[in-house]
Order: sequence, then structure tokens, then C-alpha cells
Amino acid sequence: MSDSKGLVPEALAAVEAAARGFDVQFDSETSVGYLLRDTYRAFTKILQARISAHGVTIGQWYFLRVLWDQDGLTQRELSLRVGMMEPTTVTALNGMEKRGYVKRVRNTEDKRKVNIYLTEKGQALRNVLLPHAIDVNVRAVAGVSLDDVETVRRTLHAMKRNLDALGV
Amino acid sequence: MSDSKGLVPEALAAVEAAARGFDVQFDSETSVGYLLRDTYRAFTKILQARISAHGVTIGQWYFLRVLWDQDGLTQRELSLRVGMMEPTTVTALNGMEKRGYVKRVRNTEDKRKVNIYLTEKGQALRNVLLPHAIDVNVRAVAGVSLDDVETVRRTLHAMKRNLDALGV
DNA sequence: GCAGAATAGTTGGAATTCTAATGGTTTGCC
DNA sequence: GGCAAACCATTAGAATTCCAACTATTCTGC
Repeated sequence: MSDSKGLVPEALAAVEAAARGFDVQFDSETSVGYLLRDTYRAFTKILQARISAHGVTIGQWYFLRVLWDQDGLTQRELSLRVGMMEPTTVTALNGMEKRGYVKRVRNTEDKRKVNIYLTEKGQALRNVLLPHAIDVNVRAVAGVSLDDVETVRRTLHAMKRNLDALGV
Repeated sequence: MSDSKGLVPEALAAVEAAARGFDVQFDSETSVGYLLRDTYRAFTKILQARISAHGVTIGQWYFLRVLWDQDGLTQRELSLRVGMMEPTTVTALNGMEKRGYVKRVRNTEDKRKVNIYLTEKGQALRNVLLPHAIDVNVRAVAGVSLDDVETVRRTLHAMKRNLDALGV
């Protein structure tokens, strides 16, 4: 346990407490990280089923979503906006280009850059797919108060900021 | 838009409203689904960095976590507990067996079954890795009130139930 | 104005996960 | 008792994602 310095004090204490039978709320059912994973996976699974019925993979979905908002971004800008690494963007765009949802246009002013534009087919998907995404979002929070949804939104945001700050 | 029946009424209305410039809270920054993905990915990235420093992949982590709680499960039971498909379990266990964290023991009463037991090496990882998981969990919610964390826990649980109910 | 650094995109190879199909083993039913 | 169905694990092959290394283009400093 050579690198346990630097951990928050709770970390070691909790493991020792758990060893003595205390419920430290870090078992796989109650840890926030586990719940996050579980819920995210359930969410993705449903969304994927909906959109793949229209020939769009979940990997392509995230890029379409950004492009509907802002067309003509470069691949790097797209990667940043979607939060994927650039090779991932290349792979997704290859599929999308092959299916005729986007076209790549080499930038004439800076020939390193490639701008991505939606085709009409790609544009048209918006009115088909976005309602499904909204539907899944709405159904996911059925029975949950608006206050609680707002708390979740705010807290997830805060968690993301905390985590990003760790990953320097 | 042939399959738009069956969607919640908000779904189509929101897309139309958005087309007229209203903020419908379903853009990629504020939708709960997007936040969930973003936060989950940040979480995993940090956790992965911590545990891979000890020779354990993130794929193996989930199985170790269950095995520390209950040793000797069959592969199917493990799959159910972890929430992965069985081929995924096979792959993860192959790696864990090769690294000497677990051993497979064919069940003598029912020779279809294989029970998975932690080795001493696998047991020992618990006190090394669990503190890191707890540390990441604690740091992730730094500055968030206990009430809000509890609301997130409760709401994510509710969302998962809602989503699972959709996927029948 | 040119060498080296920075930038944009791509390719190659690996890890994780899934679906579909396959091979043993056990159970159930006639 | 024997054969079909169910069950458990595995293999094969594909999709998504990453990191590392590469090519092509542009910018910077002298």
C-alpha cells in the first residue's frame, strides 16, 4: 500500500471500518460512481435501441447532435465539443460519410483543416432522432420532481468539474 | 417521422419549439443524459488511471469488487451481479486468471458450472484498490452537501428503474 | 526565406463490450 | 431409459474507444 498517502483520510478509514462490519456506503450498490455507471449504461442501451432503428450508431449520434447545433466545424472542434479523441472522430465520421449524413470539405484557407457539413439526409435525421432522445430523457425522470432533477443536474456538473480538476 | 407515435407529447413539441428558438433544456449541455455520460466518463477516466497503476484494468475492477464481497460465484452469477454479458465476463476472467488474481474451479456437482475464487494476490488487491475508489468518490462530491448527494443517489436509482422498465 | 515547432488529420494496434453461434452438461417428460 | 429442452461457458466477429506514431501543412524566430 505504498501510494496510499495522498488519499483522503476517509479512504483508508472506510476500508478498515468496512472490514469490521460497518456500512460505509461504498459498496457496489450505493457508491455514487457505481450508480452513475449503472444509470448511464441503462440510458445508453435504450437510446441506442431507438436510434439504431434509424441506421445511426450511438457513436455517430453524439456528433450529429453537435452538428445540428453548429454545422461546418473542423474535426478537431468536433472532437472537443463531443469530448472524444480525434481518432474516434475520424472513425465516426468515416461511417457517417459512407452513409451520406455528412461530407468532408478540405478548408481552402488552411489545408490542414477539414470542415464537416451535414448533407440534407443528415439534417433530416434531426426531426426523427431528437424526439426520441427527448422522449428517453423525459421517461427516465418520470415521477421525479423538477427540484430533484435540477439538483441532479447541478450536482453532476459539480462532480464533473471536481473530477476534471483531478485529472491534470 | 413514421414512428413518432408512442413518444411522450413533449418530445415532438420540444423539437418544434426549439426550431422556433426556445430553450427547451434538451441541448447537449443540459440534457440529463448528456450530463450523465459526461460525468460517468470523467469518473471512469480518473478511476482507471488510479487502478491501472496497480496492473488492474477497469474491466477487471468491477469483477474484483463483487468477488471481494462474495467469493466463489459462478460466471453467470458474476455476470448478473456486475451487469455484463457473459462473453465479457469470460474475457475479463481470462485476464484476471492469467495475472493470478482468481482461479477457475469446475463445479463437481454440476460440471456445467465454473466457480471463481480469489487468490491471495486477488484478495490483497482489495486493501490497495478500494481506498482509491473511495478517494475518487469522496473527491468527486467535494463541496456538495450530503442532502444533494442523497438526492442524486435516490434519483439515479429511480432513473435506472424507469429505464429498465422501458427496455422490456 | 528557411529550419524547427506547432497544428490538423490519419493510421495502427489494443482494450472493452456486445450479439450470434457452438459445445458440453443437466433436467424434464413420455 | 432416452431424447428434447434448458442451462452454462466459450468462441468468433464486430463496434466503440483509446494511445502512440505518422504525414501534411502552417507558423515562428532568426
